[in-house]
Amino acid sequence: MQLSSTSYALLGLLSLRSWTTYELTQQAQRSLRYLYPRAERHLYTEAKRLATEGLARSEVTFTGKRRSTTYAITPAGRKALKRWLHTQPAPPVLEAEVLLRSFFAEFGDKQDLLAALEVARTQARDAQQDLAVLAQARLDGDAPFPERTAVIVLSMRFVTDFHRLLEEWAEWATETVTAWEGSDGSGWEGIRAVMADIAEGPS
Amino acid sequence: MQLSSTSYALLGLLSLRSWTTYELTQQAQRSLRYLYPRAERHLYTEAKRLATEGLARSEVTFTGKRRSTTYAITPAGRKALKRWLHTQPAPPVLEAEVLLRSFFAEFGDKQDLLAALEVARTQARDAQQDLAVLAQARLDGDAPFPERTAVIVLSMRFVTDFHRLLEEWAEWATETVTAWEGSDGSGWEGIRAVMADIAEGPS
DNA sequence: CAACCCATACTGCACAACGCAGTATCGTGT
DNA sequence: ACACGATACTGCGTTGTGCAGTATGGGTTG
Repeated sequence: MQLSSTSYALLGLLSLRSWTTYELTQQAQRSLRYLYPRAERHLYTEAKRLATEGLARSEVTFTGKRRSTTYAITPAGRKALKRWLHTQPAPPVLEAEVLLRSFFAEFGDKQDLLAALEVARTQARDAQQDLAVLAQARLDGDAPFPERTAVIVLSMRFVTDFHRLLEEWAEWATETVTAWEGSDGSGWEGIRAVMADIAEGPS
Repeated sequence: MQLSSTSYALLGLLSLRSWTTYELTQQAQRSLRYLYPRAERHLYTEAKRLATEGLARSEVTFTGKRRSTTYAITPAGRKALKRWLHTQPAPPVLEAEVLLRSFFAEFGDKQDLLAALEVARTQARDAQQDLAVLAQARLDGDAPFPERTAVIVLSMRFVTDFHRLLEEWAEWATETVTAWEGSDGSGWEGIRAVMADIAEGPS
């Protein structure tokens, strides 16, 4: 049976330590949200599968009457993760409603587009704020797995820059759209210049 | 019945002109791939739904014995799109296997990570190349809907910068990881500096 | 000390979306 | 005459989401 990348994300977390499914979902939310988001619901299902595949052992415990399942990785699980890390990554997927709305902006009002850009800017700032809190905790030594800092900094760098880019883009787009006033053909030079820059391709 | 953002993406394309489902999938592939990717299969299903909801009219034609369905937007469809453009955009979704692999790099070999980064860099360059071709066609006046250039440049700017960022990040990460040689604590200053930068948050 | 609320710990269900394989026809070039 | 790529889909199994529902545990507050 074929595993998905989500399975390997869970195996990665289980490589760090054992977790209850609930903890696993919290942790995925905290640390993987910005680079590989998955719904809580799905992780419950996926964790079960790791167990049936023998890549994790599950153990049911009780707090009074309340059941909870703890998962621990098996040697087979570690091997599977290692094999996966040896394969090639799928291309990144970006899905941005704000870009879709920009793309079809002409079919709505200018105000709608400006409002959407403002929301996107706020979303980008909020994300940066979240990431800043995580980074600060790590600097303060308050984060779990402090020895992982050198590894974690790689993905943190990218996702932070991604949200900075979004914010800057939203600001630029807002200015550009605001300047659209009047269809007098002014601003055409600016548009051509941007297109020309894109048309240059990778250096 | 509730429509998804995918429905509105199709309504957007149908606002431009009528298309057969096949053309619709080609066009989505060409122009929406980098900002709102959807599988061909799904678009066939989704287009049918627009018709049953009265947002598009479908017309079956024949080329000899081969059937094909052409969709045209209805006034109700235009209204629905406009209403959607008036609502707030969902936050962007980023899903990057290469970041997941970076995040769990310690459980594989350093070589695996460097190989993944190299793949990511190539993917990013290929995307830039694709986008450059599209932009050049527009500059040359070879692109359909030349009047849409001012709108299209908004999303093109972002996706291009996104892939440039990915490429630059992959290069930076490669250097960083290469310098990991020996766990002598050197390079710690660099890591702290990056974390401190992230911890500053939005300006 | 009861009432309340939030955290913990899940499950069921409907639906969205993907990926792959399969089917068939049309048009063009060799 | 045949091959091959473009056109034009459909079926099916699986992945993944979102929301609602169902409990219990533990801590705070009136």
